[in-house]
Amino acid sequence: MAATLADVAARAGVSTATVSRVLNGNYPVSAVTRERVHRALGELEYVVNGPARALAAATSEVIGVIVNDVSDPFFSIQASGTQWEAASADLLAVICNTAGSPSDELKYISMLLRQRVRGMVLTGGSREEPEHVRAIAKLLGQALSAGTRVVMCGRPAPPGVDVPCVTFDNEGGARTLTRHVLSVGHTRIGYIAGPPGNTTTTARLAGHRQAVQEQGLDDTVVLHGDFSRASGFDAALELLRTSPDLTAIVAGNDLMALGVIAALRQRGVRVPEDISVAGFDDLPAAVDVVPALTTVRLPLDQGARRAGRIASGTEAVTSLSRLWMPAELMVRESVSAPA
Amino acid sequence: MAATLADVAARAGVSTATVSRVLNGNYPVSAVTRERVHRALGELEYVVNGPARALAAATSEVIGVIVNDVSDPFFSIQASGTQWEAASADLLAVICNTAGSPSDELKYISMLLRQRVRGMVLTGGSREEPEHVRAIAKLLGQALSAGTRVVMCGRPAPPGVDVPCVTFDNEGGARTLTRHVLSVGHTRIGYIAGPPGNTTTTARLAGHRQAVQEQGLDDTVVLHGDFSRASGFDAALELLRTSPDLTAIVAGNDLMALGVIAALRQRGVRVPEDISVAGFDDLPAAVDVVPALTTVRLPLDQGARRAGRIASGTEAVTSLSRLWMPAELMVRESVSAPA
DNA sequence: GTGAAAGCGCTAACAA
DNA sequence: TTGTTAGCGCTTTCAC
Repeated sequence: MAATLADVAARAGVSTATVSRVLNGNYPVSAVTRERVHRALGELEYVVNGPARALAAATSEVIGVIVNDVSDPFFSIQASGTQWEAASADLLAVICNTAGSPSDELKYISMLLRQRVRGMVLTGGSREEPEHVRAIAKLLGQALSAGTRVVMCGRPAPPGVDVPCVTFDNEGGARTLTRHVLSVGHTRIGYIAGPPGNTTTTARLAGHRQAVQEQGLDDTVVLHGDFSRASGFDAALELLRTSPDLTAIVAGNDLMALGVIAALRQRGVRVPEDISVAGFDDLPAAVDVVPALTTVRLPLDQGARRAGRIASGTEAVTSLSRLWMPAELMVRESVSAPA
Repeated sequence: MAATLADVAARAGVSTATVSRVLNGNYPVSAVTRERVHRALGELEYVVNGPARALAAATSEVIGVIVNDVSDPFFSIQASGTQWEAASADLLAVICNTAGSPSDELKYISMLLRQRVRGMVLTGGSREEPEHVRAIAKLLGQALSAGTRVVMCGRPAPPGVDVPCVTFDNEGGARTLTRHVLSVGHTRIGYIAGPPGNTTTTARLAGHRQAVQEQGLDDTVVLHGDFSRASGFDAALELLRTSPDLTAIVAGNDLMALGVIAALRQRGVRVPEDISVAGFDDLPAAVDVVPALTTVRLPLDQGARRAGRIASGTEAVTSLSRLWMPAELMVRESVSAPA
């Protein structure tokens, strides 16, 4: 069995209270006593019992991070940023993959709740179904009243839940991107959106439509994917079949754009000569595709770090501050003037 | 304050033991009592206190996963696989980024230890420095004697530490890959290895050298990167400068290979016409580069899931079983016969 | 500056 | 089938 505080106390000839004090350094302890305790600690190879401490202190040294899937770079970049910030606050980060399933999301929030995590950050777009939003709101309310710091990163807070939100400018970024596509001369554009009923999908699609309407164009052809490369591939083939006159395809994220490029290549359609392609997120892969992807950069790492710091309690939030993360257009080679 | 077991018991008019029993379903409880308890549970919105349970039961519902950096796809794929398996055992997974720092690695193992995690999986190559290996061995020994399930995924167990190891065939894969490069006619090959003193680097480099020596060739030019895209980029420029007669560059992983391709493109060197390039891992991005990357596929997800199951206690290991994960050569377009 | 002792909320004997 | 009752290992008043 591992040594306990009592063992250490006995060995050092002091009380457990004293050992606890030197461990936490939150009360004065004489130098000699401290020294003796330290020696005992070392000799016994003492390791704090986290659960016991958490029980007594009513809070653990863990924060939770909810993502769709850490194997998706969009999320892994965020998870990584948050984890780093947690680490520098000496906190552990548990990562939860929901695969976009509302029930998994609820399940994970409950699990984090029961672990009495110090904080939690919910990343990525959320489902818009009212019942789900209500369920989330309720759980987050419980978390909040238990003193858990809740932070949203890339998604809105449910109505009535007052928590800090790191907000990426999805709408503005999409608007800017589509304006760019329009500005080089495209008029027949296909848009591959993310899954319906997702806040990120909605925001990006809205931005895209605003830009289209500004030009007085008819609405674009819109198809829905699920933000995966494969769904972008399929949607591109579909667009090719149903709307052969398109000169540009804008995807709701980079992964789908990669799928689009692959599909076009397979069909012998040249990018950008025959069809221009644009993405969103500016994932690392965007510069390795050929042609390099014109896309919108989101400061994912920076935003996630910010969220991580807030959840860890390292950074304070003035309740009103909206943590706004601007989007930046990245013009590369995949979009050019139509032939 | 959140409701406790005692609150629920009082409301249901039973003892805390009974409530605990219906919660854990490990002892018979009459249907009516159970029903009453469930109602109380619901009315009070009871949430188990994880730390308290962990303290009493002497084990938590968490496993730990140690990686270099979850934002690196090599690790995020593994972290994701492990997390999924943990989830299906109703366990939470904490992910720790060490950035390859030995001291961080030790720090995280201690933190996991103190959380009394159910299991932990250490992924990726490990540092070979004897002191570090010894330090790890000691910590893992403590973990083991505390009943924590330890699993290695893609790295060897320290000597004297008897734990299951999911082993990827780095050496064999590298040998096969280089044989392929040689077989199409290359004789002047540059190799960009991973960071020195890393088990993965060593295994892959060894495989590469074996293939080269089989052919009775002089040793290849070897440079070290750090497995990042940027280091591959730099190393490629260096090779171009110092060994302008190379006809092929083999990188220790795909990320560096992407960097190599980018560097060559920037220098106007055609791939594979002027120089062939090969990678290792078969990350998703390998098929989106142009030319598509010839590389070696490692069943990362599968291996990580296996490790996750073992760490979660879902899968038993016959102590002798070596969990061997074969490597598969993926021939694509980035390697062709030299001009 | 240090100790005694009362919990924190749960599990698991042991009884009944 | 259910209740009683010790702890699990730590933090934290409250005394001294």
